[in-house]
Amino acid sequence: MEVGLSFSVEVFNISLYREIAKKIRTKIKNGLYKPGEPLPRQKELALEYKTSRVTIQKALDILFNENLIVRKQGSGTFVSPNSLSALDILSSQYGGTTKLFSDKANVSTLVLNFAIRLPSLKECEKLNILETMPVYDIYRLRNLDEEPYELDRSIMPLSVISGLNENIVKNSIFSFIQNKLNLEIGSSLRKIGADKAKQDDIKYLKCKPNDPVLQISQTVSLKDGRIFEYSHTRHRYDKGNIVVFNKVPIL
Amino acid sequence: MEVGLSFSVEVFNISLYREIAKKIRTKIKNGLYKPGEPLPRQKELALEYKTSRVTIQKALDILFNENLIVRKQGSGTFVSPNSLSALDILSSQYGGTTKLFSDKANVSTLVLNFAIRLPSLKECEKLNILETMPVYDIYRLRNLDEEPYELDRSIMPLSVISGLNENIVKNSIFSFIQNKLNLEIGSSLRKIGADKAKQDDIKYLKCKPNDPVLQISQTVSLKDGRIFEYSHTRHRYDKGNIVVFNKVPIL
DNA sequence: AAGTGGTCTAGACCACACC
DNA sequence: GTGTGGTCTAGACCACTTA
Repeated sequence: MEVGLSFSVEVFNISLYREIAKKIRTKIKNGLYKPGEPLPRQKELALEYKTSRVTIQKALDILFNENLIVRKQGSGTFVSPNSLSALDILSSQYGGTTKLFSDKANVSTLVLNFAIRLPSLKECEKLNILETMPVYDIYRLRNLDEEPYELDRSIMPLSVISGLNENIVKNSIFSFIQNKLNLEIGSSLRKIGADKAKQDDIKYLKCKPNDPVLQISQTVSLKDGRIFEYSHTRHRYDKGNIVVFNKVPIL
Repeated sequence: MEVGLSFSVEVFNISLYREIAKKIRTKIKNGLYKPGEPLPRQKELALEYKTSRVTIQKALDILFNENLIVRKQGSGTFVSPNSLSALDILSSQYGGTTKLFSDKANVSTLVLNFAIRLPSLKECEKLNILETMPVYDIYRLRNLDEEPYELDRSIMPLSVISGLNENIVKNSIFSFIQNKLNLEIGSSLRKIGADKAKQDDIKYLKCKPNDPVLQISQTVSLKDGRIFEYSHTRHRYDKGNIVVFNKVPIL
């Protein structure tokens, strides 16, 4: 049996089920499949895309994890009633502050510190490295349309990320990692809390004394599991929220 | 070809690949498979569990989504270097405040309001219901070991959740939904921000004026996509953080 | 070149919902 | 009963890493 790509020319590197997921996602986005309505049966989809049912199921897995569809055994597959907010989330996903806002607003960065040093014990633990392995210590103020937005201290091990310089740090570290180092980001673990404004928040974020601050402490990993960033980011309380999407795990 | 369950007696309702995922998860938990080390090859696992490679892959999919393993094409499957924190997260997953703390601490609830009324326009939008469909309006103070912990206002449509009473609300609404109504929770969408303490925060959470407050606004859906809760929860800034785990989406 | 994980198929049976 | 999605198989080829 022939396997799909027989006489297509430029379809390397993207698998069929991802491609199908993409096409169905587009149909949901464009309202061809409407919230609450049933999708075609898996059998029909298999015919439509000239593939097997298992491949259709893998495509649906993706959309299910994106909360775009809902599956009812014995009944059918439906566009999620709240596919609209799911699409919102998806479009606002991943890539750090720069990517998140670069369409809508003007991001600028003031580098407050850029150094290489040895890690503290806590940093070793968080980054899963040894005390002898040097790290970047980067402290930055990010502005959005000339207004202070977030104050970010990032610690990154040179064993994972190397070749940083002030110019890169002034722009987007994430895009450097993804586009220049060709590393793939895998996952992040965040702790989100509130705190009182401290000296630096007042100085740089222009908070008033006693203003609340939203703080995110996170570690970020590559696809291969290596942790490349441990950071603390502090936000003005009146400048946006963190949006988080959560699926109940399969145990 | 026979299909697995031929002469087992009590294995209904739990699929093989979930079962295998569970077993491998346990081995990771118990240190039989150590962080950074390779798992047995898919071929070997298929032999070990007397199943096909595809089923092993479905099991590994689960563990991958839990961030417990890392996959390297051409090389092997490895226990994630930070499988420890991944396990931490997993054990602290889902079920509302009551479940989250009932092991460790004493949760008590003061019901400040419990009423049925018609929804506001915003609530209709968030809950995806009509203006004519009544909702519960529940306002509660949760205490942890006699200390005020969170202040929670939940709006729930009667079209989805019914049969609530003050006694249930005083205990765990989540457990009522899951165990009595037999509904399955699917996903949640949260916005997390910081705010200044307001009157009620001062009155009930014992915040001082100008104390920061951590606020979570969320909608929670069932497996079938129906939204059953729109809520605002306010936390004292010195009583814990929100922990969030994020995987980079497959697009 | 050999071995790993990734993708895909065609066909089967199971669990569940709806009529 | 009929039809839906869920699970599972045995076998094949592809893409990638490692040597």
